[in-house]
Formats: sequence, C-alpha cells, structure tokens
Amino acid sequence: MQTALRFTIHDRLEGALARTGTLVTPHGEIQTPAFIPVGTKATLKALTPEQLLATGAQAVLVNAYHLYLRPGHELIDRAGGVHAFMNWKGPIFSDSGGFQVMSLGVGFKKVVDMEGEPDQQSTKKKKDKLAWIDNDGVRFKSHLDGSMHRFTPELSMQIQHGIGADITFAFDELTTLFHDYAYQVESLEQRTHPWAVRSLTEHQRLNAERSHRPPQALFGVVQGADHEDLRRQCAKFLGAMDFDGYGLGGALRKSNIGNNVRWMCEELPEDKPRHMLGISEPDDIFDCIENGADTFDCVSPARVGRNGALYTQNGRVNITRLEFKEKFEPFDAACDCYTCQNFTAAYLHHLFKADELLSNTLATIHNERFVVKLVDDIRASISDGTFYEFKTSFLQSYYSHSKIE
RNA sequence: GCCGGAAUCGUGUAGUGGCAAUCACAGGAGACUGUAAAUCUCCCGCCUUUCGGCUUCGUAGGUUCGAGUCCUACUUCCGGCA
Repeated sequence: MQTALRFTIHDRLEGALARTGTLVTPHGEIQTPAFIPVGTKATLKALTPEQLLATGAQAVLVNAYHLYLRPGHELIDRAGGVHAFMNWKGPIFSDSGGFQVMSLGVGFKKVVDMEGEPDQQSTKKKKDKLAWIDNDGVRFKSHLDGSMHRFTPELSMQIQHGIGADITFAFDELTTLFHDYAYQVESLEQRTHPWAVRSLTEHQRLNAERSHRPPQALFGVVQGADHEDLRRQCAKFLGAMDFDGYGLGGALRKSNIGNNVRWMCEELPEDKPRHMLGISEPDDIFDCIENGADTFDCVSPARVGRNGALYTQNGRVNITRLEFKEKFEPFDAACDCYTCQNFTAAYLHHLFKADELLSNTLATIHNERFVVKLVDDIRASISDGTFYEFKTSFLQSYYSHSKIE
C-alpha cells in the first residue's frame, strides 16, 4: 500500500533546530522549509493554478469549514477530490476548521504584537458571535446564511477525507491569549487532546475504508497558548501518538513566537514534519524555521496584496501611495516575479486606484513569490551554512525603514 | 429678448427662520499572520501638536432679535418660449 507521507531530513543548522528536508506525498514532493499559500475555498483568490505554480509554490492549503459549507465535501468527493476539482496537481493541505471555531466565536488577532498582557485594543471589531464550543464539538452558525451546524472531530475528518487533501489536520481548539491559564489547561485536557485521539481514530478508519483514494496524512495540532509547560505537555502528548506530522498552532505573542516553536519542537519526534499554522511575516518565519518549523501557510501575502500592500526588501509598502503614481519602473527591481518583470509601479498604482481586477492578480503574484522565495532562500542558507548571516542582513534591511518613525 | 428654475466642501448632494456643512464619491494616510476580508480604520474649509480658534452657503443690499433659508437687484448656469 502507498504510504501517505515520507519525510527525509537533509541538512541541519548547528546549534539550532532548523533543518532542510523533503516531504513526499502522493501528489509530489515538497522541499522544506517551504511556504504553502492558502486557497481557502479551493482557489487562491485571483490566481489560476498556473499563475500560482509560477510563483514557485509547491503546495496549497484549503479549508474544511469553507468547503463544507460550499460546495460541500461530498460534491468535491464526487468530483474526484480537490486536486481534480481545482486542477492543482501538486500536494494539498486541508485545515480542520478549528481556526473558524475561534474566529467565528470570539474574533481576535492570532498574533498579538505587544509586550505584557493583551488588552481590548488588540481585539478585532466586535461581531456577532457565531460559534459555541463544548467538549464534544462545536455548534456554529454559517456565516453565509445563518443556518446551524455542528462540527466534531469525526465530522472534520470526514470532510477532510471527502476533500481528499494529502495532509490533513486534527480538529483542535484555538484558544486566545485572553483566556486565563485555567481555561488553557481545560481546553487541552477536555478538548484538544481528546479531539486529537478522536481525529486520529476516525482518520485511520477512513483511510482504510477509502482505499480507492490515495492515502491521506494527518497532523496533530499543538496548542498551549503562551505557556511553556502547556506547550511542552501538549507536544509530548501528541508526539506519542501515531500522527504523520504536527501542526504548530494557537495564539501567539509576537515577541515570543520563536520560544513557542522551540518548546514544541524539543518535545516532538524529530523525524516528523512540523507545520506552522498561519504565519508569514519575515521575522516570524526566520524565528520559526530556526526553532524547528518545516512548512508554513498563511493568508497574509494574498490578503494584504489584494488590499494594496506589497512586500519589498525594505518592508511592506502600500502601492496606493502617491509616490508611486509616476514611478515608471518596476515596483521592485530586485524581484523576479511576473509582475515586477512586466509592469511598472505606476501601472500597479493605477490598477489599484481604478479598482481594476488585475490589481489583485498582479499584487498576489508578487507577494506570494516574495514569501515563497524568502523561505526558499532560507532553505538554501541552511544547506550552505549561511543562515545567520542571511537572517541578519535580510531583517536589517526589511525592518530598517518601517520600524523607524 | 421673455418666462421659470438653480447656485452649500474638489464633485454630486442634505439642510427651507434658531450653533451650516449630512451622505456619497473623489483625494490623503494607515492596518491586515491556520480568509465572515477586491476588506476595514482614520483624515479630508483655514490655523493649531493637542485643547481649541477662525472663516464660509454666487455677488451686493434689505427684512428680522436672528438669514444658507424670506425680499430686491445683479452675475452665472440649466430648462422652456420667441
């Protein structure tokens, strides 16, 4: 029988947990570390699969919650699985819907950029609560039509098997930094841990039952908020289980991301891949890779791109700024992406001001290429032993402008 | 030439005797980390870092305690008729 996933480690960074490797899935290989763009609804917004492939993306991540609501996982199964449905021939990850439990339930920033205790300033604008959690699962209202639904670990796995992604994630509870320690403990003991057991059991049953499909891999998701003991405890608990790899999840304090990843990776089995969920800011990526993360996904490059913010070596800038109105040269001359190779900054500026659809496509191509290439370059720097020099020079340049003011 | 209507922020408008400047667009800036996001927030007459101060409803008069609002003339524009 075909194996769901093979992971081979190649090079390691001395004195740290970083490594390079190859992930082999039924739909192809991923050289790690790697950035995995997010196509929530089985499409990376504004891009064709060919355009996405041209950014260097090795895989994409889709979402169980969104595809369950529309068009439905049974339909995707009948279509022959999500690879055929969306015409992406490479590896595909699917998220469990655990993130939506949090975002529909309380709605807050995943990464809090502040020292000390978070306050209300960092919460998103209050919206009507759409999700209610209990120890068996989550009851929630569809954000599309208000209809009531219920997710359990079992249903999440059934959805993810219907979707047919190569790598799936266990259904977990993403707590917030606003929850107190007692709640974090309760969340791990009453939900994330038992849900991981139930997810794995259902996943193994489905893999056996659905032998007509390529075998799928399952990653357990480590939680524990900003607490070292809980992160280690959760990683140890899940690490002892028969997962194919691990998701590093949860709410994070910006300044403590590297430590969080290290706590988890020191406890997790070394020979299994680790996927950092929802991270893509350059400084965070360096911190996470240095401390043992192998793959990343994030909506940010696509979303901020659609909103007019483009990555450069000198930080993220809004292309709608007046200074670009008559800049008749590439937005970033150092960039090898399709957008920078073929269009001027002035043209991009114009497309955004005129609200033209092509603005989304060109900006998304640029940003996805930027982050994919950054992680590719980090991979190369681990192999040739220049990781720390690369990190220092990149971050100095990236934050030299934006952090002053 | 005559009759009628109109004139308020860059633009289109709200305000029809009681602290002018509502809403939208345009413009400027910012935010965005397992996508309720081609979204959201702030600024947008002048001065002031803030607090606050000042100005202003086409022009000139008039009525009134008080006029963007009522009256008169003028200017410009838009209709209609010649």
